[in-house]
Formats: sequence, structure tokens, C-alpha cells
Amino acid sequence: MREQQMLDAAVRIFGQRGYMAASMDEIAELAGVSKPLVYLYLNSKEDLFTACIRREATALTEAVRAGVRTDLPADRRLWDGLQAFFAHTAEHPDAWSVLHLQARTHGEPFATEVAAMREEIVAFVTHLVAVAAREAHRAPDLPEHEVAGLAEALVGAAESLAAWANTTPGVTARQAATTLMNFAWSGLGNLMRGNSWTPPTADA
Amino acid sequence: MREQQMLDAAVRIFGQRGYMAASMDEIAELAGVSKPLVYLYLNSKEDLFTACIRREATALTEAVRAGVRTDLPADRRLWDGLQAFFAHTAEHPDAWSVLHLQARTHGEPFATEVAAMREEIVAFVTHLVAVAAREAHRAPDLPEHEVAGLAEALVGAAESLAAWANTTPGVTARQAATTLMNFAWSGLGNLMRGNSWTPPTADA
Amino acid sequence: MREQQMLDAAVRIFGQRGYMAASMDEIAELAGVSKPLVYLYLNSKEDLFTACIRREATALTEAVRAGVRTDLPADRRLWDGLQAFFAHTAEHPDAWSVLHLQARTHGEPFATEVAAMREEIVAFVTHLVAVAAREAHRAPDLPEHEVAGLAEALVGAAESLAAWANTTPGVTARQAATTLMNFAWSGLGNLMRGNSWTPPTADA
Amino acid sequence: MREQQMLDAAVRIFGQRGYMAASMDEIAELAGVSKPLVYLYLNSKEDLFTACIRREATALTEAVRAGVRTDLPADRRLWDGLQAFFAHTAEHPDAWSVLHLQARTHGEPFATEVAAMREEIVAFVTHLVAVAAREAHRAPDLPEHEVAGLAEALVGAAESLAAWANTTPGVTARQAATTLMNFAWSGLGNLMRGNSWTPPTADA
DNA sequence: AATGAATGAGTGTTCATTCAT
DNA sequence: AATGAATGAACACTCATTCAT
Repeated sequence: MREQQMLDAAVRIFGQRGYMAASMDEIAELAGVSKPLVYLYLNSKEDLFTACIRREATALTEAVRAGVRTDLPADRRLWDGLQAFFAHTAEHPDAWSVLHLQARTHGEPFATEVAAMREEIVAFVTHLVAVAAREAHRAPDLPEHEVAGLAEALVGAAESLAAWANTTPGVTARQAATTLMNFAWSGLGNLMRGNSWTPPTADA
Repeated sequence: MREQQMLDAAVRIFGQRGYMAASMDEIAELAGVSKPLVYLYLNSKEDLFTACIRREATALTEAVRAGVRTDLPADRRLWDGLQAFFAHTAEHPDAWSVLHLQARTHGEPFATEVAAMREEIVAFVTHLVAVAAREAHRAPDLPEHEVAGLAEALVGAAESLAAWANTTPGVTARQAATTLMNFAWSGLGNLMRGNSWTPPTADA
Repeated sequence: MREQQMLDAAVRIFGQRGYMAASMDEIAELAGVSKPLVYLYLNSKEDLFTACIRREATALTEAVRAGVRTDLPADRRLWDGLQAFFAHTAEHPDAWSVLHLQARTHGEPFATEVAAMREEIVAFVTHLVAVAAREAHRAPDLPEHEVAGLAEALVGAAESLAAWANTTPGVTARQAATTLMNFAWSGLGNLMRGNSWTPPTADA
Repeated sequence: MREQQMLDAAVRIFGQRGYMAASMDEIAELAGVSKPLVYLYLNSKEDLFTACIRREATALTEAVRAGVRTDLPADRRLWDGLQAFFAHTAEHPDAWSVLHLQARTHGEPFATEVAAMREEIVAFVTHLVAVAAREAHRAPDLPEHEVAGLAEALVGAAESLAAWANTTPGVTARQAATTLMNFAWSGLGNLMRGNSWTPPTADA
């Protein structure tokens, strides 16, 4: 309906220009409606931006969730999730820009919003790590925040690779996913097997 | 001298508010000087921002370089570099915000500036990976852009962990470094040994 | 409508303060509207000034044209034109200041604009001179640029007298016109009759 | 001395940029001195501009005076004065711009200054007209303000022709002077002879 | 006699936001 | 349900002017 057109326009403008450089005039024009109408449906620029973040965050998590079948083994689930993630971000670069760049660049209200999505994904990955450990018949003896850190790293790597894959010619989403899978899975596997790298002692 | 005070203030304001939301008035006030003086030393908002980026990029790469001793083995060098990286970003969160978020969000002149630094770091890591392979008496039979992707992933993971460590209470730079080392080093080791994860075929 | 109020105000301020010293704030205030509205209707200070010049140039040439009946003899036409010119400039001193002083003092875009009007008037006068010669059954044997010079001189004299009549108490537009007619017409007549003044030779 | 260098620079900058667009920085730089020195010798931008006007007004009137020999007949004196006028303005275009355009464009203090010079010249011409009448053994039965008007017109024509001659290629100062002489002298002569042009009555 | 260093006040311009309809 | 018309508040930037030396 009308509101979706506005959000479409807003995501496009916000994604390309950035939050501050985006003008409500431009958004209204691209949406094909008058400016007061934008204010009628969404109350302010802040609210509009928040709505964009929420919609796109949901869309992204939905896309990842939809790509994963719970009846498959953990590595396959991770692979499928990554595939879905890279595919979605590649198909919706403006949305990804809003989530990954713009929202985090502008203070509290927005960063919080996108952090929620991020935590959801991190939780999903954390869960997979745990499942992988269970499937390997090996209790994850890693401390809890170690697991959280691993997931955080994995997600960060994925985000970085998404930007890399979207801007580097000749690199496809599939390749990015493969690279990350290689990197992550064998790393995780090693950890599961207890082969952890030990930092040098302070006096070394 | 006077110019450094201004850059200090600018980094703080840019880091917290973002490039566009930062006002020259506020920067001048925080620096304790008049606005025209800021324009006398640094010519425009753009130039001021560029100067911030350059100074902080140099500071960060210097900090990492200073933390690494070339006479130590590759894993130790990576560990030390990560330590230095996490420590520096933890100590200078506004500078890190400028480099990691603000600079990349605002058009060509700035993104290019920070991309140069990033590439330097990626090159550093790529180099370490190669050295690690040599030290393991094993030629890295990975294709070149696979190596680039790995470095990209590693740097992205580091960036993500930096934010995580800086905002999550109870997580230190050392722990972040440990987590990443565990994740990365063993993953890389696996890859060096040829244990790569194979994606499922399309029809699977 | 609204735009005319703004132009009225702008002509007044520009005419009194000059282009550069005039502030958009003052113009908006005098027009009784907000500054953004001025920018909405007329795009910039430059455009606003150009619009003033164009409007007043048109008004002045229209006034002169309207004062002249083509079915009357040349001297009467010149007289009527002068009357109209002096009357109009006396009634619109700010407009005259804009055209005669301000527009010519500020760079290419504006000087060109007003030069067009001036040339139109010079052409009008040149035409009258030629007609006068024809009516006197005497081909104007003056070289072409001599005629142009005469017209230029006449217009300059008129401009000067306009300022004089507008600022000297007790001098009316009619008197100024009479003075100039006396001066010019008999001078022209003399020239038509071949009574030209010969400059002394270099060695005299 | 030092002050003259500054005035030279100021006249050049004021003449080219206009009063408001001229910056004290630029003037000081062109004069080869520091800005505070300019303020030490001449107190403010206004005073500096006034000093420029005064110096150049004096220089111009001096030049005209110097070109005229009191022992020659009136027409020759007028011719010589015009020659000197056109020559001086052609040689010092920036000074002429300051006097003719800039000074009159910017409010009271300056316009008054240049008006004084103008009146001096007008008085000079008025005097010549009177002498011419005496030499023709003919009392000037023209009313006083008629004479003033004639002089005003003549000066205006001269000013206009000066600009025309300085900007139109192929027109020399001498030609301009000849044109004006032709125009003026025969006009004046006619008037002296009582051949005045009579305006139509109101009911005509 | 001369200046390097500094600023208060003001400029044109833009934009999120709101009435009146 | 929708908009044309309007504005308050802010921004980047400049410049005449003045100290401290």
C-alpha cells in the first residue's frame, strides 16, 4: 500500500545518500506522494528511518531463516544461512547499506534498533555452534562469552565479506559464502576438538 | 599545538555525531577556539574531516606496527597485532568510529582515504598468512582471491570484535584477541593442511 | 502576487544598499515574508537580482515606448521619450539605481543584462537621429560610429540629468527634458547641416 | 612612500572588485604590507576607500586643469579639457571605475565625496559656457539652472563616452572628444544664438 | 615601525516540519 | 485522505577588525 511505497523510497534514498544527507523532499518525490503525507503516515524523519531499519532488519532475518531447514546438519544449516545472507544483501544493497552503515553511524535510537537484529543473528549462529558441538558428541567446554565472541566474529566476517563481495568485481555471493565457510567451519571444528591456540604468558 | 587540539575536538565530535551532524561551531567550542581559527588552520569541513581520518589512520597503523616484532613467528605476530589493534581501538573509540563508521559512510573522498588504511592492514594480514604457510613448510595452494577473502574476513571479524569488546562490559581487548586467534589461527591452519569445507552441489 | 512583493522589496533594498551590501534577510523582512520563501520563488541572490534587473529594464523601456507616438515628427518623439524617461526614473529612483548603478557595478551576468536594455534605448535614439535627418531631407553623411557616439552621448547626458533632476530640489523632469532637448536637438541640427566643429591640428 | 603603495593597491582592487567585494587581505597583500599596517595608516575600510576617492578625484581634476591653458579661446579650452579627461580616464581605468561606478554605488559617505569633484568639474564647464557667451558678445540670457543643467548634461555625456571609448574597440579618446565637441559646441552655440527648441504646449 | 595570530558578527543557503484548505 | 504554501532554526563559511608582541 501507500506506506510501503514510502518505505521503499526512503530505504533507497537513505541507503544511497545517508541519513542526514537524505532529504524528505527527495523521499516524498521518489515515493510519488506529497511531503505532508509522509508525515501523516510516519511521524518524523527519525521515525521514518526507524521504520526503514525495522522493515529491512525483519526482511533480512526472515530471508536467512527461510533459507535454513532445521532438519539438516549444522554445517549445512550454516552454509545455507550464509548463502541466504549474502544473496539477500546482494539483492538489496540499499537496505544493506541502511542496516550495516547508516543505522550504526547515527547515534542511539538507530544503533539500538539494528543491534537487536544483529543479536538475533548472533544468537542464531551461537545456537548453531552449540548444535555442532552436540552433533560432534562433544560438550562445548568453551566458556559462554567465548561462544558469543565466536559468533560475533563470524557475523562480523560475514558482514565484511558481504561488502567485499558486493563491491569487488568477479566475486560472487557463493564464493564469499564458501570462503567464510572454509574459514569458520574448520576453525570451529578445531576448537571443538580442543585445539585452541594459547596466548603467550605475560612474561614471554 | 593548536592544530592538534582542533583535531582532537573534531575526532571526538565527528566520532560521536557523524560527519554531517557534526557542526563546526561545536567542534570549535570543544577545541576552545573560535570558528574562524579552525578555518584558518584546516580549510573546510571536508578538509578537517580528511585530516582527522589521516591522523587516526596513521595512528592506528602505527600502533599495530609498533606492537609487532618482526623477529617473532607468524602466529605471535598476528597475536601481537591483534592485541595492539584491540587496545588502540578500545582506547580511542571516537577515532575508531571515525575510521570504521563515519569515513565509510560519506562519499568518495573519505571512503578512499580509509580504504587505503584498510588495504594496508589487509595486506599485512595477507602477508602473515603467507608467512605462516611458509613456516609450516607448505606452499599456500589457495587461489589468490581466496587469500584476499580470508584476510577480508579476518579483518571484518576483528572490526566486529572491536566494537563488541568496546561495548560489552566484562570483555577485554585481550579476550577479544584470544577469541579471534582461536577462531582464525586454527581455521587457517586447517586450510593450510588442505582440510577445506566443500559446499554441497546444486542438486543436493 | 507574492513574487511581486518580493521584487518590490528587493529593488528597494538593492537600489539603496547595492547588490553586495543588501542582505536577503532585510529583503525578506521588507517583503513581509520569510527568507526561505524568497528562495522558493527566486532561487538565489543572483537570480533575485537578475529578476529585478529584468523587471525594471522592461518597465523602463515600456514606459518610454508608451510615451512615444510613432505618428509624430522626430523631435516630438524624442521629446516625449525624454519626458517619459525622466518621469519614470523620477518616480522609481530605486529601480533607476538598480539599473544605472548597481547592475553595472557587479560582474558579467548583470552588466550584460542591463547592457541589453541600454542598447535598445541607444538604438531607439540612433533611429530618431536618422529619421530626423531624413525629415530634414538631408542624408546623414556622418560616419556610422559617429552616430553611435552621438547616441551614446545623448543617453549619457540623459542619465546624468536624470540623477540631477532627481536629487536637485526645484528641478522637474520637464525641465530636465527641456534642457536636454535644447542641447541635443539644436546640436544635432547643426551637425545635420554640416556645421561640425573641427579639432585643432596636432601642431597648433 | 608606504601610504601611496597602499592606496595604489586599494584603487586597483576596489576598481576591479568593487567596494564590498574587495577584501582588506587582498589589498594588503597586493600592497606588499601586513594588514595591521593598513589599519595603522588608514583607519578602516571606509576611510581607505574615501582616501582612494579623494586622491583619484584630485588627480583627475588636476589632469583636466593641467590640460587647459587659460590664454586660449573657450572652445579650445573645452576641447583640451575633454582631451585631458578622456586621456586620464583611459590611462587609469581602475581609478575611473572607483570614481564613476564604485563610489556612487555605495551610500552616503562616498557619493558625497565624489559629488564634490563632479561639482567642481561642472562649475568649470559652466564657467566655460559663460565665457563662450561673453566672447560671442552675447549675454547668456539663459536662466542659471539652465546653464547648470547644460553643464550637467555635458559632463554626463563625457562620462558616458569615456566608458564607451574605453570598452569599444576601435574608438580612441580623441574620437570621443571630437564627437562630444561636435555635439556640445554646436548645441551650445545654437543656444547662445537664441535658437532654443520650444516644448509643445500641454494641449498640443 | 610592524606583524602573526585571533575573533565577533554576519552572509547566503537548506531542511524538517507545519498550517490552512 | 491529501496537499500547496510557508517558516524557524540551523549550517558552512567569510571578513573587517584588533590584540600581544
